[in-house]
Amino acid sequence: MERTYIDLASNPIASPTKIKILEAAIELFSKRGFSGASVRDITNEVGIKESSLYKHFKNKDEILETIFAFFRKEADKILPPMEHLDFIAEKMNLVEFLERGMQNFKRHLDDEINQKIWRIMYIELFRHPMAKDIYRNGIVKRTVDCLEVVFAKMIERGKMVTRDPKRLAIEYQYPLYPIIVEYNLLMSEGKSTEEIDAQVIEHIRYFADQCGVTS
Amino acid sequence: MERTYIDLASNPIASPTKIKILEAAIELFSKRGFSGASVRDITNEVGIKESSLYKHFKNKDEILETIFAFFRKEADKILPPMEHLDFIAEKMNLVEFLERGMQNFKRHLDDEINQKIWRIMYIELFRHPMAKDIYRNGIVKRTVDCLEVVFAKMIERGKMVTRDPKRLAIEYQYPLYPIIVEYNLLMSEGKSTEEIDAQVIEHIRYFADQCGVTS
DNA sequence: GTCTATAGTAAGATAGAC
DNA sequence: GTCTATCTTACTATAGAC
Repeated sequence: MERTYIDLASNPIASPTKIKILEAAIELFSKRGFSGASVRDITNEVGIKESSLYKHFKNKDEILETIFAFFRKEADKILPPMEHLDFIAEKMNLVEFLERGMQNFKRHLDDEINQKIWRIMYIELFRHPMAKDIYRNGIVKRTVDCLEVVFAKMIERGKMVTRDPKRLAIEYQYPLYPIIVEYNLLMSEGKSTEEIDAQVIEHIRYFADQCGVTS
Repeated sequence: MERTYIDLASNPIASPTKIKILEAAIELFSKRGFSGASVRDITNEVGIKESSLYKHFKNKDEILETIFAFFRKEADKILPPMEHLDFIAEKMNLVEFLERGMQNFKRHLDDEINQKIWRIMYIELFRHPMAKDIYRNGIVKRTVDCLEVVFAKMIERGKMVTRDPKRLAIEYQYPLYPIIVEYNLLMSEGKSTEEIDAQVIEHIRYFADQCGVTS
């Protein structure tokens, strides 16, 4: 998996050591939280001395911020660009659209690094402004907005029931959040997530049915 | 607000100092997480020396465990006892039942201490076995089970649409979780939560409507 | 059950040689 | 950009007097 981390000025990170530090930090923060994992733990994992870390990051906080900056970019990739929504509403039916969206999201969440950062997000949600902002605006709000636009266009085209598209967007999307939490919990325990896939399929079917679409 | 904390052997805690320690810990853990708040921070808040704390708790971990033990008991109070469900399904209609349930839950969540412990729960969810267990079994599973039973009985009585009651229970309950997260976020920021109440009302109305009940 | 005192470890971070 | 060495502070926890 080739990945492009970025620094706080949005420039790609080339240094292999800096990347190793980031990935060790992601691993440790996701298991013990930011304050539960020390700079010493991180550098031990990487195989450098503590003092060397400070050539790459000005302090411990900057590591976390860099992780969140990367994750914001990753979260952006989950949804299709706004310019495509017209095309999507034109060419796809409701169930195709929802299933495609889930596939996209699963691809995002099957990445081990993203998964770990999700866990860091939960841990830091109430404390760190970037975690809060990414969750609220980068994920929840953006997704609702995207769904709302597509649903509105589909309603126009008679592809689904006539109802407030924003309400539909919320009712479709919100149930997925506790499912994602459970998915992350199962993954962190190394357990099977088959049950989750079934849940998602049932939810899509239920929703489509409510919308006058028989899949 | 009179509250009964319990120790790890389930005995009520009488010592005022021990209670002060718990409440200071709840405050600090909810803001900084378990590993982000030190024993020193807690005792400073209480007004005792660090060494005195160890007369009340054998170590720092035991404080967190005691908090979770209390919360498990609090979570039990959110739902009506299983023996009442027959009566409920008999006497109430769907919307009454859901609204009553939300009032109950709001009463739980309007308690400042419970709110803070919810935040601790999120922070420790991936790390602490008790947090995991309370979330999964004490909250999510228990609520789904309760809803499923009541929905099944209401379907029997023709009070709502004939559908898999478990699916209905999930579709009703799951959307509430991200709403609870947002409620907790807003409260922790000292912001207004009116928007949340409106969300919940709209969700209940939407759900009832899907179930062939016009409220 | 509180205190003072202290042990022993671990934390984040810097100086300066190479 | 890595190292050794070090600083300073903070951490959990215990011993023992009152």
